[in-house]
Amino acid sequence: MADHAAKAALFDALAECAKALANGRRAELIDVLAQGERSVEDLALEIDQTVANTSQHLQRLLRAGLVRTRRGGTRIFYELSSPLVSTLWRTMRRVAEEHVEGLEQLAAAYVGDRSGLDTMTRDELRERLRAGDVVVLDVRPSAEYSAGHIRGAFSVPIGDLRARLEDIDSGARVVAYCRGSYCVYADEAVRLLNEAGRDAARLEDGFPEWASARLPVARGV
Amino acid sequence: MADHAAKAALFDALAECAKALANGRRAELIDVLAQGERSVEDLALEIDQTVANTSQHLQRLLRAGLVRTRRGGTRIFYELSSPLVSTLWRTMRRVAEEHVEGLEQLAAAYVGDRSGLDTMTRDELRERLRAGDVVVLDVRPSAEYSAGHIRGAFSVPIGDLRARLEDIDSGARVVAYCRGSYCVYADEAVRLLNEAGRDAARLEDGFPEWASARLPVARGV
DNA sequence: CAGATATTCAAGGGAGTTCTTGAATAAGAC
DNA sequence: GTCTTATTCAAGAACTCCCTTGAATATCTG
Repeated sequence: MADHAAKAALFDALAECAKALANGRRAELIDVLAQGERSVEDLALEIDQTVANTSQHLQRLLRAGLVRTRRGGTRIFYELSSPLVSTLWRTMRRVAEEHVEGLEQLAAAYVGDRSGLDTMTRDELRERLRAGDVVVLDVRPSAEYSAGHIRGAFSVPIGDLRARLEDIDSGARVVAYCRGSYCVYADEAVRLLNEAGRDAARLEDGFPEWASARLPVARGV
Repeated sequence: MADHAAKAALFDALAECAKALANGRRAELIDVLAQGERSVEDLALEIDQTVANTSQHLQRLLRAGLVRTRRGGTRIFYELSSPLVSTLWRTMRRVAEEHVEGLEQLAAAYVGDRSGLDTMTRDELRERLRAGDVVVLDVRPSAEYSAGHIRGAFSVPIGDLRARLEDIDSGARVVAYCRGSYCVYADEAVRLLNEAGRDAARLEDGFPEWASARLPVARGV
């Protein structure tokens, strides 16, 4: 290989993509953006960082081409530049789950004990939705529901669930979902519902996986 | 979110995986290892770096769990710890191709002008292999052929091709393949064959894509 | 057991990353 | 046109990453 310089430059560029994801805070940003577009301040709240720092991370993602922006009124909204980025993030998570030492412990420390929670697979939920014998709750923030949700699901942000328990048909089997397996909203929802004596389960993964599997989705309020 | 610390730690761990790939030299290593196991010294030659530096990069990949080692005689062989890692690498390449600014130019600078080269898709090659009306040449180093190759292909490392032109049936349509679209061995092979008046094409991608699509492969000399 | 050799370790300089702070910018609102 | 406010910019301290160099380690070979 005479000119390794050209090869090195090419692979450096390929690695740019990995560099963009090579930070815990940016990984959190991608995870939230996989649910739909969000403003800078909003994202800063999500990842518990200053707005300035969040803005800098977002610009790094922008330079790598993983996200794009649009102005909407007084804010700037960031979103993933294509569904392929969401796929990359899910693939990376799978690899980390399978290969990164100590990940399981960290996940357990964050999500807590799930052993008492009933779960449901995507396929089972699809069947039950078709049969119509299930109430599906989207317990993510309402902005994420508007950006896209499982068709037939109702938006009940986790913070509102307790107050709205009465609105949910007490005889129905309830399935709650959120951002994915590293999100605890659906867990909280199932616990709350169980305490209230309801038959409840969480969807194993989240909305991005549902959408990526090309299952029925809807948009808007 | 009361304790963001646990979430931060979890996402830092997920990002470890990206950090491992977030370097051009390590990307080159993964690209070579996607063809099969190799020794440290061998890999150092491939990526044009010192053995010490290569060893350090490999250990970083090892710590992230993306590769594993085995001792074989006097050397230590590194290999990808699962096919999932190869999938991650291919996904990252696709994202970079689609989203990283200036990548096309860098690719063109490395692989040169491919406009004069005939190409063949995986599907077409599979059909022709089944029909038996094609000669398939694996022009990678012979170690990579041994680690795994397209079933029915002959090993003709690119350096040996000129000397072995006479061995190739002059009436047959020839298809050459190598590591993938960022590898130039098959290009060189097709040019050489064309100069010799042969009907030749390169497989669009490489062996890892063939294997990942679960098409027929074989192992050994 | 001694020698040979593949690999790893350790230390260091230069470059890049991450987060903080405070100021600058620029678009919408009044 | 001025005020408001969401976002970005700029500079700097602490830290990590990357490559080099030379030495240490550990396994095979004879």
